Amino acid sequence: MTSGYSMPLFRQRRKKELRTLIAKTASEMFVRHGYESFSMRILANKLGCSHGTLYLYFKDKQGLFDFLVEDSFEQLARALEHLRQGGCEDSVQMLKEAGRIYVDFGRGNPNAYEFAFVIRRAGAGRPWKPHAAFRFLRDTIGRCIEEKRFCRVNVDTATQAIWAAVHGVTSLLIARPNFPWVDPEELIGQVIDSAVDSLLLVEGPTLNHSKRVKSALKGR
Amino acid sequence: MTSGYSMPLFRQRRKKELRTLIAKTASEMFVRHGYESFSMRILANKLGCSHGTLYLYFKDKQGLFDFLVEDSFEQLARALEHLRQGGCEDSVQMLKEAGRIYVDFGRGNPNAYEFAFVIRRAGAGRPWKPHAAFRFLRDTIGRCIEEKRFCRVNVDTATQAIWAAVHGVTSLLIARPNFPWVDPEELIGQVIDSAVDSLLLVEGPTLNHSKRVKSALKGR
Amino acid sequence: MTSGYSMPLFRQRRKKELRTLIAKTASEMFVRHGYESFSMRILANKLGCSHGTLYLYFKDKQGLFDFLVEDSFEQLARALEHLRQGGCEDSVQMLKEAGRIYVDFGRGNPNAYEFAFVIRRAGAGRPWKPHAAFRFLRDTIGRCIEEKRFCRVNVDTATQAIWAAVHGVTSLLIARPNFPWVDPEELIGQVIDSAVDSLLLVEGPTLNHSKRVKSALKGR
Amino acid sequence: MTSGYSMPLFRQRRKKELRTLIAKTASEMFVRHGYESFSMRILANKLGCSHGTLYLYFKDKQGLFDFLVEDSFEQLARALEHLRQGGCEDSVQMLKEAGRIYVDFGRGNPNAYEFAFVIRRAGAGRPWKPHAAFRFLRDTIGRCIEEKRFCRVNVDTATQAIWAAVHGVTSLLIARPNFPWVDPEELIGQVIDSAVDSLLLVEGPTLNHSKRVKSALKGR
DNA sequence: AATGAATGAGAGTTCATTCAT
DNA sequence: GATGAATGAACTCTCATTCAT
Repeated sequence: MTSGYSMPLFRQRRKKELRTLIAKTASEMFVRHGYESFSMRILANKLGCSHGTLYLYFKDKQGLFDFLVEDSFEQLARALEHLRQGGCEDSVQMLKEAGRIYVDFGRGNPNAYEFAFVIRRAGAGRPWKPHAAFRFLRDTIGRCIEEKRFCRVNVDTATQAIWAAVHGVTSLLIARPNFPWVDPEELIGQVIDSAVDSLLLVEGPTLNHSKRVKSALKGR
Repeated sequence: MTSGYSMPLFRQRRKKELRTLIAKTASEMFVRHGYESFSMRILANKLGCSHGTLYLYFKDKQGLFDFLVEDSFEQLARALEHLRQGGCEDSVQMLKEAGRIYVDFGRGNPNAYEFAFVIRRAGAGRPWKPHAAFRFLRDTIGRCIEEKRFCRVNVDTATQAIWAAVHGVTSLLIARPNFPWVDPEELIGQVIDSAVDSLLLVEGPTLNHSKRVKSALKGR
Repeated sequence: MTSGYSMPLFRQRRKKELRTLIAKTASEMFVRHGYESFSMRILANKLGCSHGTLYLYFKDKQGLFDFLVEDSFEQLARALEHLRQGGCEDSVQMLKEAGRIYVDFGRGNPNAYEFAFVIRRAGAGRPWKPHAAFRFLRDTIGRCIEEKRFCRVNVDTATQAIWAAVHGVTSLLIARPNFPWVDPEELIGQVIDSAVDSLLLVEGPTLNHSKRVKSALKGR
Repeated sequence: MTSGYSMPLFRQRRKKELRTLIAKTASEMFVRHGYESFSMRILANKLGCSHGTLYLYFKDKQGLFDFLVEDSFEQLARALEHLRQGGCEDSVQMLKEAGRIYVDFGRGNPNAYEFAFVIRRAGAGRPWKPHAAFRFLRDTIGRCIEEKRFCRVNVDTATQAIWAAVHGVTSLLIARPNFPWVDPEELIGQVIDSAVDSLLLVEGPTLNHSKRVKSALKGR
């Protein structure tokens, strides 16, 4: 081995790196096989370390899983934070772009996405903790209502409905890449426009489909 | 059997009944715990019979599961067929009701639903099953377009967009049952209405949310 | 079914036939899979009857097996009885011909042969009951000794040694038909001649190899 | 392992010892009960460890068995090699001793022996393993012929005939341990002597039965 | 920090056998 | 005579986790 002696600092870095490596590998396996079929032994095997070692980095299987879910949400939140700071002034347009970012995030990080929204845990699961990404969406919709852009609709209903629609197209594109989809961009635009425009007050649909934006996430 | 005799009728009924009972109980457990965590032994325990007995009725765990999936899809197909023959004259309304039935199906058969639409499988997986449901959806949308109820939109784009939205609410309700959802019925209505109404020609949204219908599935 | 009603007598015949059918099929399966891997269920399945039915014809698995062993010995004994009544006068020659018949029996009835001499039962097995075939061999060798054709050798040692050699060629030809054997007839002749001739008194080998006889068994 | 470290030496020894202990105990059980009736649980019980533990040392039951077979054949090869290098100058005597070693091997490793020579396998089975032993036999017989010790006989016929005889006594002793055998050593001597001596040129049988040799296999 | 031996629970499955019908 | 439903023991194997080293 090239490492030789290691100073405490270096060790810490190694530790963090190893933790990250474990998480990344575990993530792929969880997504591929589901929670139950995921095996600590096999993970350790794939990593080339003892399965005992994993317990130095994560409390147990459940703890590892929980971390991954949490981490996924944070990734998404960071992506949306970019948007918020991008200073888009039209709140409806911002909402649509948030939808785009959401979909892009999912397609670009299918594992994280599935962790956050798709994978079902056997037990009842832990109670829902509203996450940054979700709060962002809700806030934006709230603004649309306040600004009288949307018809009077319950903000939670609207939020969840838009989320559901956007989630639908995201997850299907991830899960069934071989389906004979129409052009995905067009499809995504259609789903977002439908979900958002149907809430608009009076003036009817904003005819222009939401423009494609070069998402900041892509580089991930 | 070489005898040519068939089992006494009452025997057949007994056997069928037991099979049904097993299937029903198993279905609940599959839904609650997921495929992997489902246990033949526990099922037998719950049924009050030996676990060996289960293998008299179903080849194995996978066979039991397969039967349930098969059965579920038949129910979905039947429910949609029922709708088609129900003589609902308004094709838009029919579309919305089909969406309802679809969501109900997914929520009532989450495992089957996940198998069909959610799970990313490593291998090729079994062939794309729910042709019937999907074709029904496309046909109905086609009618809406023909009847000039919908704006001129590509039928495939519309189909996939509506499917995506409906799938989104279905899968989220399944995967995140602990999320603090607003009233699911209202949410479902909102999603369907948004997806469908946004395609309507001229007159704007049909303001009345799609009414809850006593779905044929419910009686299951 | 063509059978319609059946008179008692016919029934009895049916019973015997069925018993024979079961035995024959079981024989093949025992030989192919070994005692432990043989399954009453699978046998019943192959026969197209219930596994419960088998217990009407044989006490249990062990009983079925025992019957087959017994039956195999009887078949062999019957074949040798032919020889004894054939009235061959030279006892050494008779011994060699008995060897031939033995090998022919094994090759012509590999299942019965394996039952009798090859298949190992898990437990200690039942104590050996000297069978007709074996007694015949011993008697013939005894005659050879009495007639001073053989050197003074323990009759049991001689019997078992000859038996072992003849069994060796028989079982190998059965078990490894694809081995690049020299001409089997020649090989068999060599083995028998070696085993027998080496016991001969003084005059050296009887140079003529034992002639091939068209065994009565072949037609079985 | 990525560490590049190897287990402490004493660890390796412990592990190897335990593996050996498991193998030895398993071997006895395989011999006594046969492959099918052998039980991992019972083995663990007998060893005083959890049955899960066994899987740390051997992949599974089949793997454990395979190891034993492999190991057995290596022993046979080693024993024959030992004989070859032992500088036994009389090739006929060497042939007889090889026969002894072969029989001892079979009796000491009945499962391996049966797998190699007895079991009729449905599928192709594993490739013909004991080349070494068979080649040794053929070579030695070849030498006997070259040295004019044997009468002019086809080397393959002689090889196969001797092999058949030796196999016969081996397999019978294995398969029918409860038969009222004469002293097995005497029997084995008789079979080998008959098979070999009958090929000798001119001078007649080498009257002395092949002496028992303390076989290298015995120490196992 | 890292190992890997050990555990023991628990899974799915097959089996021979019994027995009411 | 025949069935086939039911049992319960036994099997192999995998798993998450602990802990001495």
